[in-house]
Amino acid sequence: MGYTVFVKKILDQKFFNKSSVKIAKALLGKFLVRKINGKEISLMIKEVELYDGFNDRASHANRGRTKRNTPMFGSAGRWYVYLCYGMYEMLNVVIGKKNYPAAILIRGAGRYNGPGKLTEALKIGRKLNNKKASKKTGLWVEDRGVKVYTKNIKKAPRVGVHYAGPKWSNKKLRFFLNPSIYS
DNA sequence: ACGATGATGAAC
DNA sequence: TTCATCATCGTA
Repeated sequence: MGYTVFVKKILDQKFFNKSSVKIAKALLGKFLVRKINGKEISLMIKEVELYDGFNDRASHANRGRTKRNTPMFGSAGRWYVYLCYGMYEMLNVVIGKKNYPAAILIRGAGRYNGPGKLTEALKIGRKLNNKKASKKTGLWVEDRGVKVYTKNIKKAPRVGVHYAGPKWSNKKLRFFLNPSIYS
């Protein structure tokens, strides 16, 4: 009798190269892995938000390319890290084709339930901005074979984007795992 | 409900 | 150079 062992798979550009709700949902159940001082911390991703394209009025890229949002225009699978409210580092992974600005904000992973708390715990800052998601940079995403069923994915409007107007702030582009499945 | 806190982008 | 704005969080 045998058993199968799921080989951990590091997600790269191939995985992130599409810009769609599909990718945002697919990130749920994947693992964010951070290497600090030789130790690896891995947390299951539980909540994300999608910021997609030029027309998304809630996206930093809505007013075109700027110094800050440049990573969003880069190729997929890189990090976009910026400072919010003067004190919180926000972690996003860039998706989609080069020159098409799109990113997914990672809002919750493991026991951390807010984007600011997550980056603080994992010591993620702007030094990682525009770096590739890979072992080399010390921050990457792994597929460990966790199967997430569609019925366990909830959606809701994105947080704090009222300024984008009703059309965009009401869009349900925040996705999270039903908390009851990992109690 | 609100203040802490500083980078950002746009207006002037 | 100034100003309003903000993808938050902890305390109330």
